[in-house]
Amino acid sequence: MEKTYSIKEVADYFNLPISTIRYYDKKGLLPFVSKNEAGYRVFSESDFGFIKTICCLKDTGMPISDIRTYIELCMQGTPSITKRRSMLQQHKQNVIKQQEILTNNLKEIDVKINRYASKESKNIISAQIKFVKDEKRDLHLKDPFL
Amino acid sequence: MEKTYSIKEVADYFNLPISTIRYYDKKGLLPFVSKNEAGYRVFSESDFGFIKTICCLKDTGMPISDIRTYIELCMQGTPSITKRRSMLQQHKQNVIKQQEILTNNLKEIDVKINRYASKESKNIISAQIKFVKDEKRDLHLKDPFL
DNA sequence: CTAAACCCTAAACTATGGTTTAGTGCAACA
DNA sequence: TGTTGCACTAAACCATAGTTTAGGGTTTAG
Repeated sequence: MEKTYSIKEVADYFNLPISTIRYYDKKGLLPFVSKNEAGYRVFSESDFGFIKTICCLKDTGMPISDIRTYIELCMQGTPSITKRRSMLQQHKQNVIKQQEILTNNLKEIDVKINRYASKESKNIISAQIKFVKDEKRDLHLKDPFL
Repeated sequence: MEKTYSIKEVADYFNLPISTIRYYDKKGLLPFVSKNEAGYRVFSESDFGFIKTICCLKDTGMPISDIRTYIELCMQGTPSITKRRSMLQQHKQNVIKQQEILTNNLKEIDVKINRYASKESKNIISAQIKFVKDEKRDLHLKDPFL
């Protein structure tokens, strides 16, 4: 006989708080989970696969409501394959967009780190401060430094 | 004489709602912005540089409170260079971590898209559903499909 | 001079994604 | 059989990041 799992075992496996799993269930993300006579959630091996997918979508920024929609499509079986594919294709584009944003901004951050780490950092920063101070003075605006 | 800018001009430039700029100001992210006699915010060219930095940090997931800390360090001038550098180095690690998470999960998503897009998709999905159904039945758990 | 377009603040409100609490029931071990 | 640990729900609560509203001043174009 295959094993079943308690909410705590699932929580530990996925490194999620139990409360989060209950929250996901309440939000309709876990329609595949059964309950026993006592009302306890009973997880099977295959539930882990669904939850892994949920984590994957969550960790790439898909909103709970969309994850729910996706899982609902999964429970509808083969007729929803096309819809599922297009949802994931759309989501993939979002993830790629996020990657681009991170990559571009990381360049900016590196520029600053290098500036701060350079031997000339003090001079560079002083010059920038002077520039700002001069500009603000010319415009009769208050000096923001200090 | 250099130009000054209204909150609307800044909002349009950065593609941010005016309300967000006011919110950032209230949260202490814009200590470098002056106000005129009427109480209107007056932005100078150099303010755009600070705001660009704020957007860069925000877009890479730095919390508002940390951005505030970073900006405050900037206003302290050269003595805070080391602290600023270590803040950004720490943040850089966070961004790299985010990138890894996105990259790994994107692979998962691609696997699913390819599965859904394959000629065999219907058979693959049917087999998965059968597997789940069988497992649930063996465990006397309810069938989650339909 | 006035209307339209802007600007301001304070405070209330919203959305998202949870976490915590209170009250209660079930299970397992000694 | 009692205590300890885990489970449950409902509802309250929280943090974050804004947005909206109400009430009121300012600026500018005609």
